[in-house]
Amino acid sequence: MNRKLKESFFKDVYEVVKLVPHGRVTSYGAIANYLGAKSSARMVGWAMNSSHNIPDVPAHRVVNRNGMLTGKHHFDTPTKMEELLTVEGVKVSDDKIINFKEVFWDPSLELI
DNA sequence: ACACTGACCACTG
DNA sequence: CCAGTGGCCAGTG
Repeated sequence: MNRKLKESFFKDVYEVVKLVPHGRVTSYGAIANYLGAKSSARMVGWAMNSSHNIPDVPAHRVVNRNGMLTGKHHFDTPTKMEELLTVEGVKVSDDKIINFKEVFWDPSLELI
């Protein structure tokens, strides 16, 4: 993959994540689906893994399709993701979101 | 160049 | 319903 294409893909992922409303969450697959065939859920996860330096990217609002906080270990502290979600009104228990379907935000449906 | 891994997902039996 | 499997694409040893 060319560096420019890679940067473009990263940028797209970050843009979508930034658009996730406060108190709502989305999934890797939803982002991949929204960005199109050139992306895949794994690539979205990989992009998020490289989002350490990127400011204003609420990575805690991105979970897997079951609402599980699979990425929590990649935060500063393992509890950070859970705390951030809880503060925003998202119910988290045992590393998964309770009211997932209520707070789920699909970019391909919510964006034009 | 090869094999394995990964913040994933959908299909199959 | 659960486990296994394949696809996805890039990074790493």
